[in-house]
Amino acid sequence: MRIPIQSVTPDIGHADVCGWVHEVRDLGGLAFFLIRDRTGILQVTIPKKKVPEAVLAAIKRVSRESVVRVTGTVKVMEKAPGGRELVPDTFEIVNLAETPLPLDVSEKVGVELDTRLDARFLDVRRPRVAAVFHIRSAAMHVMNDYFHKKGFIGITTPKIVAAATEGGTELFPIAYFDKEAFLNQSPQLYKQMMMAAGFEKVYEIGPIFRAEEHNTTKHLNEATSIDIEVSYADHLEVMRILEDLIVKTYEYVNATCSDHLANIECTNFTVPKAPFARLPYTEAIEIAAKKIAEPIKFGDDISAAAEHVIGDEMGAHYFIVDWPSSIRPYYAMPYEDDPTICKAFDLMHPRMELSSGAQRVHQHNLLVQQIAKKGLNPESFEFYLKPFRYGMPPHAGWGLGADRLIMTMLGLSNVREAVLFPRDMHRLVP
RNA sequence: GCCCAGGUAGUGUAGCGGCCUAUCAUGAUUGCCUGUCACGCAAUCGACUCGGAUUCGAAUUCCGACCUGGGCGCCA
Repeated sequence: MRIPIQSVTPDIGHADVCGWVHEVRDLGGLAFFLIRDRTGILQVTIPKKKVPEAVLAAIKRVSRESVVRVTGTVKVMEKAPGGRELVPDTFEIVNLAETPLPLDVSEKVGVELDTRLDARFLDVRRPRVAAVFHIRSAAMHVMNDYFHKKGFIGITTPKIVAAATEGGTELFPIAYFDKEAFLNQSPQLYKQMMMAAGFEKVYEIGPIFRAEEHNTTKHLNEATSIDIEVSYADHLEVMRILEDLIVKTYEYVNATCSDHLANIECTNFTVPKAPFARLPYTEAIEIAAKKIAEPIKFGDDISAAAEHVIGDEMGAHYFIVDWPSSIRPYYAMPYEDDPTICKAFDLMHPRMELSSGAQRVHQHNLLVQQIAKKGLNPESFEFYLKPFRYGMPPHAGWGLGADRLIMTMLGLSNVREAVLFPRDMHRLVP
């Protein structure tokens, strides 16, 4: 029976392991093979005079990163990693790897991100890279779990949609039989429809697509979005849910992924403290004005430079609240007493935006007005507007970028590091 | 889309008009080596993105293409 390398302890006597040949050190009469699986690395020690002929034949033929199956006696050995080593009875080459390798899995020489992504399957064999995705999996798990515990209903909504009804971002057009269609930029309209459907609390974790020609370390053309929508909630309530979710996710990763965190040498992993600061937009632009040459006027978007100086000043997760209505989407609810600002918010990490959300407009007439005010045509929104005519509860929600959450959590310098097979302007393969 | 920086063995790099028959590391191949842990030692192999121009001479300068990294913009 094959066992994981982690389970090979000095006391088990005999072991049967499968894995990759990580490194070879052949000293002549004695050879050391490091065998790696996803749980760890085991030293296989081969005293050449004492092992079967078949073992010698196999180790002569095997190459690095070949898949092998090794059985033998486990010996206590202080000098070996993990305090134990395996002396083989059998050494089977399950699948020989070609040489040379497209990149060095044992990390003796550096490798550029582009080369890594071209051979991502090999890149992810590196323990420190695999660790990112173990942590991502743990984070996704705890968020799903959180939503279920809080009574959210998980939904999936179409990624193929008919029209660019939301405006704003560019969409990817696709051929859909004899019709024009697009890849969806966000589940926004669909999760709102589920408020009209009476689900009250919904969440979706899924892909979103944006056809923007951006070329940065924090943008992708395909991203994973974590979205919620809650009936009878206002923006303040969904902000509390969001900060609670972030804190609980960090706590879970901290509690369950210490080995993986150590592996990626994540030195500044700290669980954020709730409540996060609520910084009104007008104060945010005042902070920016003190530090950057070109001040932001009310109604301007917050530039990347401003985002950085405000992030430095805040030093931790924070919300920017009370945005000008003019720069938020039509479905953001304006304040009753001052409709120039609205009940919209962004959740910021000091490095970048992670999430944006709002209390939504639930009144049909107001929504039609807001759509028209944005220069859009309400007639093309009929499928979206219809639910608002038959008893739409008030509601609020947000969308959170999963890739950026992992990137900022682990201090990764490029969002592509947090995604197995990133899609950007230049990369469609693998 | 705009701007900047780049493209040299499988990988990561040095060289920036003649010293290049191109550096170093890693790797691959072969040999030696019984406690390595980036094992050591020796030999061998392996590269200037493509096209054009300037020049006696181009990896090096210029032009174009392609590709890459980064910043900005865009990102309801």
